[in-house]
Amino acid sequence: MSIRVLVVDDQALVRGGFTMILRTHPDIEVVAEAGTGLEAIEAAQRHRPDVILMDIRMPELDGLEATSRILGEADWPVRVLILTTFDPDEYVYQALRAGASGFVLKDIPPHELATAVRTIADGGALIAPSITRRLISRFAEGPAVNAAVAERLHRLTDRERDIVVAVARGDTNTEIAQQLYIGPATVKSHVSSILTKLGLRDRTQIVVFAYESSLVKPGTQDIGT
Amino acid sequence: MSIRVLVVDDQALVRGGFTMILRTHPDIEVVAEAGTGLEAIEAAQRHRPDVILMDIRMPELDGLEATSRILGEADWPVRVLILTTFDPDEYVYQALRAGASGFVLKDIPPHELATAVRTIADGGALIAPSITRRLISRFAEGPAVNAAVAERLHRLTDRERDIVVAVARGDTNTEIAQQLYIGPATVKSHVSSILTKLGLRDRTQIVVFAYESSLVKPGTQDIGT
DNA sequence: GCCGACCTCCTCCGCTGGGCGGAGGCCGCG
DNA sequence: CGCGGCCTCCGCCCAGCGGAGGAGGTCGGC
Repeated sequence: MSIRVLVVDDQALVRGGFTMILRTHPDIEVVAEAGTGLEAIEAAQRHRPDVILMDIRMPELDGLEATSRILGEADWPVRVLILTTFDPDEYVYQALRAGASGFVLKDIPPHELATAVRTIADGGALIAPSITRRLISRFAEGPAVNAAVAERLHRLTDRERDIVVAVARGDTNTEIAQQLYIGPATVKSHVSSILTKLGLRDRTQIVVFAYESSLVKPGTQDIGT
Repeated sequence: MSIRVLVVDDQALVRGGFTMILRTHPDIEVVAEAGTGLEAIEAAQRHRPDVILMDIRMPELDGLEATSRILGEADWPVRVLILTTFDPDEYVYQALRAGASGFVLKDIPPHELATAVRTIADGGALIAPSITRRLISRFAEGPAVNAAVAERLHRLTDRERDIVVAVARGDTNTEIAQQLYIGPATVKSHVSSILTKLGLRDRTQIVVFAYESSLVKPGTQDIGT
């Protein structure tokens, strides 16, 4: 089944260009175009596309607002790929916060546009390399992981780190044992050596340590059903 | 011309699986496999692949070190896609700093693996959605608080939230009691009602909940001496 | 005044968790 | 080949945790 795409851009020429490019790929079908944010919302509801190519700068309603509204109301799986001319953007963060799955510049080669659409449709997240680099550097300079904490982290063996991650999910020893296909007694002995190596007292402190050392980060866990 | 791929993983079964998957795509050619970091370096030099699928955890030399050595010495255009089981993102930064073009989890559907390889070969950067989400939540200073989680949070009373914070420091009931100038029995009853209200099982899950709901944020705790 | 929400504290009891002290197997290193 | 590190398990012991089921206190609202 082909990938159904909605192209949104206020400049008809650009819009048409993207559509032309995508039409050369038989697995991609442009089902509609829109020239404003409001039109985009309406077209999305009507055509229920798999992927939306969304410009940011538009009259009436910009791409960011349109994105969050569409994603907020959609009752079908739709993904948004933001296309923008420049990249000097606080826009990036807003766009990703709005729920966009990708963010690429309009100067990408035509064939990569198709690749990008496929990646997004496949459930991937795609960010232009230049932007990715910036995200990474911004992220890296982040709260400078407590060096002393990180140091103690690599005194653990690989297996022990597995256990730490599992403990930091709130699992019991027997649950961890089943997940790792080992006996409960083994889990207990791993936990014990973790506690002594890290100078901790019990498993709740292991959880704290896992988060504080960035071994585990918020936003990755399901807690309580 | 087909995309030439080197598959690196210390588990022969996993390695073979990836190779099998990729072989079903005519535009992708697996030119070699390696089971350790050292083998990977040698195989890369010999076969000069376009893309390297690299596991992190390996004997002899891990995927991160192998990646940076290969990229440091390569005199041809090669890109590295990191494949890992868990996503303890210590690794993410190191990997991206080492020059990897992508970072995905091994649980991606088979067809996405091929898409990922094509994306990387095309010069794109690819990061697993789960990790991208985390990157994003770092910039959106309100770490995309899971609405359902936050909702359950304010079903707690003020005092109960105090207890949650204290539990999330890794303190025992008696320690919490002393800090709050109440009896240990009182702490226990608070903890009990917290558990039932939040649908959790034990205090380690409370710690997880505290971090996931942003009631407690990393970088604010002293852990271990 | 009564009711409900909240905080405080209590007992009894089963279970998990963690310390201690082992043991065997594998593997890499000197 | 022996040594040490790692992973895998075992049994014993008991402190802390958590469930069940209370009780008394204050305070605000109906």
